Amino acid sequence: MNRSTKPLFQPLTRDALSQQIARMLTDAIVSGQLRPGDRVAESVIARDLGVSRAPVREAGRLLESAGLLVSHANRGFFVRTMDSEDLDSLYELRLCIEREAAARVVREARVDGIIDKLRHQIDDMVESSKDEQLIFQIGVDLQFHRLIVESSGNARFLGVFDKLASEIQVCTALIERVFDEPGLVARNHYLIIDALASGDEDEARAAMDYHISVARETVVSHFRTLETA
Amino acid sequence: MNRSTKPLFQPLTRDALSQQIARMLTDAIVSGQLRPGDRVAESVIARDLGVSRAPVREAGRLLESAGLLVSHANRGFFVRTMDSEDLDSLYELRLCIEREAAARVVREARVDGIIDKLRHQIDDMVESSKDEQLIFQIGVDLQFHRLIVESSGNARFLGVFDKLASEIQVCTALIERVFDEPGLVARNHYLIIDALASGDEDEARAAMDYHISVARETVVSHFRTLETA
DNA sequence: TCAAGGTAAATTGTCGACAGACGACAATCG
DNA sequence: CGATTGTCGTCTGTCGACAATTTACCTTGA
Repeated sequence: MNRSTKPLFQPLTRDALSQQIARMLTDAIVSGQLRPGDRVAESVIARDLGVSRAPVREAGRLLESAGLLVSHANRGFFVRTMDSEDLDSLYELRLCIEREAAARVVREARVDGIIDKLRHQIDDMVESSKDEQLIFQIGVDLQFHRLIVESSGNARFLGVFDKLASEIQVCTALIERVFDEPGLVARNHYLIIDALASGDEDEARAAMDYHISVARETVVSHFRTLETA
Repeated sequence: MNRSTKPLFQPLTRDALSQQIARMLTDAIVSGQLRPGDRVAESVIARDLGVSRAPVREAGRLLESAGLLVSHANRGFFVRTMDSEDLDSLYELRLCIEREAAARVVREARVDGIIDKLRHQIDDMVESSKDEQLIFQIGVDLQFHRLIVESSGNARFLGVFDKLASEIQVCTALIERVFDEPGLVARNHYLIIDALASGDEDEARAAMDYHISVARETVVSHFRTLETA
């Protein structure tokens, strides 16, 4: 059987339904069709999609644990709202995770395999910076960071990161303009790559720390002005 | 109306069922009645409890996102298994969180309110160290740490901590003996309190770092010997 | 004896239905 | 006119039932 060497077919997973619905809802939230605070009634969704409420309900619980929805007893799901304080604590957590992840990548000598990939990501980033769609830019940016966290080898870091990343994407759905000159953020990422390549654990930590602290400052203060308005 | 000044009744929450079941399952897992790898069939649980499968299913999903159960498509829930590597990554994450939490407690000047509470916790700890039940000792220990994380003021830190704490409790259900001389761990916690009271951010960080690193080393190595056996 | 295949039992995924809870609006009373 | 109470529609929490899938057991054949 050649199947043992390379799987010809993916095992077609027939669980789906609830996961399909979860993906669909996620897209709707991230794309802004569903805005923070909006009600997500399982009966309504079920009617629209032509399925029963059970899988919708499960999808809701899934997105609740992902932090995209919140549920009130006997009142159902609502798209999660965030204020600048939430966002700040989010970035503080992200800081902890990614700082150590970067250090771990260096410490465990996992650098060699990923430097090239990271450079590719930046190319994508520069490319997408010409795009109007902010959501794509954020996506590519998060992809870059995710690769580092994934390469750290700590599965739990990745789990937390993914959860934070989805929440960050939701926030960006609320922001219309790009913060910086196109391509600037992309170029800044080279500093991280250099730090990783240096082989110095502390340097990697410091680079990541700086990078995310700047982002934190930018995003949170921007969000705060949105609130007062 | 006197009601406006002081509420006469607590709002009685009638949500329950699925949450009740979740608590029940959690207890069963933490107490060791359900062991890692065991199957948790929703139909069986539902029959035993005399309820339909729906709330059991939800409880399962709840505990899945809490990290106590895992689910395979069309095969249901199983109590999560952990190897020493999982445990190590868990403690590494815990290290990141609590280190910063301790620093934050100092930085935000939240020390005053909690020092006394922390001392009380230690009294409880010394008390429980006479107890045979390891699970109680771990519980009180986690309570101490939780208080610090909670006082940090970063809600997300607390969220991650609670998730980790429940997983740690599951692991301890597999360990029979106490690591150290009774009361030693309790006394070690005074070092953390002193560091917090010192008002020096870095000192708090270092104390917490040391404390958890020791625990990490102890628990992981102990778990590793269990595996090879 | 053991591997392969087939059938039956058990379990999950999904559905439609019903009772209770909640929110909004109309009705009532001061 | 304002506040409280009653009513109604909608939605959630829960249930029992059915179809699809997995698991366990048993048969069969070499």
